[in-house]
Amino acid sequence: MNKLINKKKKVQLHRYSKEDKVLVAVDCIIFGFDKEGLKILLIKRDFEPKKGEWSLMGGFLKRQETLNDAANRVLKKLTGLEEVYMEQLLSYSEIDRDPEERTLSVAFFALINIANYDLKLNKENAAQWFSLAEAPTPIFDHQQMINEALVTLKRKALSKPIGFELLPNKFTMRQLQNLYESILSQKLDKRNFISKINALKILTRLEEKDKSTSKKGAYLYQFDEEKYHLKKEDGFSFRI
Amino acid sequence: MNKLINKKKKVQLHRYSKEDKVLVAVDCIIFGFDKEGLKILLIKRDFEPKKGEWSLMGGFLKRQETLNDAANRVLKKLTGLEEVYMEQLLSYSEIDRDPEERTLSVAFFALINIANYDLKLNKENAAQWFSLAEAPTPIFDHQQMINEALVTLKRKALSKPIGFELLPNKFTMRQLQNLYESILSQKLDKRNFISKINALKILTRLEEKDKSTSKKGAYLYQFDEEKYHLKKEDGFSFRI
DNA sequence: TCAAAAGTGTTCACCGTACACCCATGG
DNA sequence: CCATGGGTGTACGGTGAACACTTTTGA
Repeated sequence: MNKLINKKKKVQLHRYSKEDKVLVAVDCIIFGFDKEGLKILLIKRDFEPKKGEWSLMGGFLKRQETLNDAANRVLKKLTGLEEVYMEQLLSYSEIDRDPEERTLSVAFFALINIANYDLKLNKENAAQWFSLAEAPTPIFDHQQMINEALVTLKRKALSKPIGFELLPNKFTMRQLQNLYESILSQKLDKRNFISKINALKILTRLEEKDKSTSKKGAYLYQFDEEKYHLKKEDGFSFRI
Repeated sequence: MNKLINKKKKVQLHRYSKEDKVLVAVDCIIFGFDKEGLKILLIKRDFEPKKGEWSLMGGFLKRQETLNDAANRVLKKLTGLEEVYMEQLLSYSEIDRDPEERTLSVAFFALINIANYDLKLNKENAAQWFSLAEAPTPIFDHQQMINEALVTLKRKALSKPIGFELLPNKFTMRQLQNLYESILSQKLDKRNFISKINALKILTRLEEKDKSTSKKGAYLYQFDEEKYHLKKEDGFSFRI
């Protein structure tokens, strides 16, 4: 802490002191998934400018935190969740992207399981899940961030197994397939999908069945977390 | 311009004014290619801290420019080149990454044709091309940036045609194959490589031959720029 | 004439894709 | 008993990978 104070005092003496400083924000594109498909979490902004409009959840980078720290802080404030899968995307720097003041924003994307998300928090933050097709147009360049995040999500889904972060602990093959179909915006063949997933050997089939959607009942599966993460780090072999 | 001045005057009144501001830098990972293989351009830093050590070419973001503007300005200062292929990578934000002062850095990667690069500029900027294996360890987190840029470069080479930006206007198949082998760090089969490239229909074979590396001479090729860029925007079909 | 690089096709294994029927059960 | 979703296998075509010989010509 003393170190930090010393740093502050020194600011005027720094060799970089003639350089401009800017506000840096993080904005989180939060994807979730439920029986209706892929969704995104937006909040109704409660401060100016653009108060009352829909926005990604964001916050300003503080002097003593990294971008990842800031993104996790923001995500925790909105969802109460920690240790969520999150990844940095691009930075956005158009001069007037925020009409209030020049702000650089670093986009992050997060995948969360909607069931883990506490609905009470929705009210505190005026947050709401939207299906992609039905989401309102958000402020600033947030729509562009979302579009670019979707491209990244599709690319990931096509080259790596995905789903662990978005699905409940136990899920049916049909749910996993629905997730892929939502992300890719296309129908997949049931038999081919299942054999590709099985070939990865990342799932454990349980004895238990989910009878909520059929009379016969569908086997529940779990990800084998270790094998799953190994596959994710692997080469580029996986293709849906 | 008046608008800018007004903005500056308003700064103290801004609703965001209690937020921290930080220095933002851009750092360019500049890849080139010549007969010895894939190379990277580093400069000998001429100011403190770390004066005299090797570094990526970088600069601070100015208030009235975007990140892309800044990266292009930096690249032009170093190479004299404009309209170079450049792409934003990730941002780096560890608190002490620059010991002088808290600085956020946004990495860019650029592909340039070494032959277009003016050697005189090398001396002005104390810049030097290094083969990847022989490059000195650069300052701060620049090695991490380079490593992550290489991953991106490999991924791109595996999914899209690449080379237009790195090769001279006219080149032989062997040169193109050498480029791919450099990027991927692996030998490729000549016959398979050529048939895959030809299948893309992005090259035009000229009548002209290059006799500098063999007695028989090798046909020179040119990229068909239009078809090349179409393929680059295409789906994910290309595989080396 | 020979060394050194250029140029050219075929075969095989595997993977992606298309496709259809039976099963189990609650109502 | 039947409607509804669940579960399973096979055949075909295309693509990636392995592989070797002939051509050209300057030295």
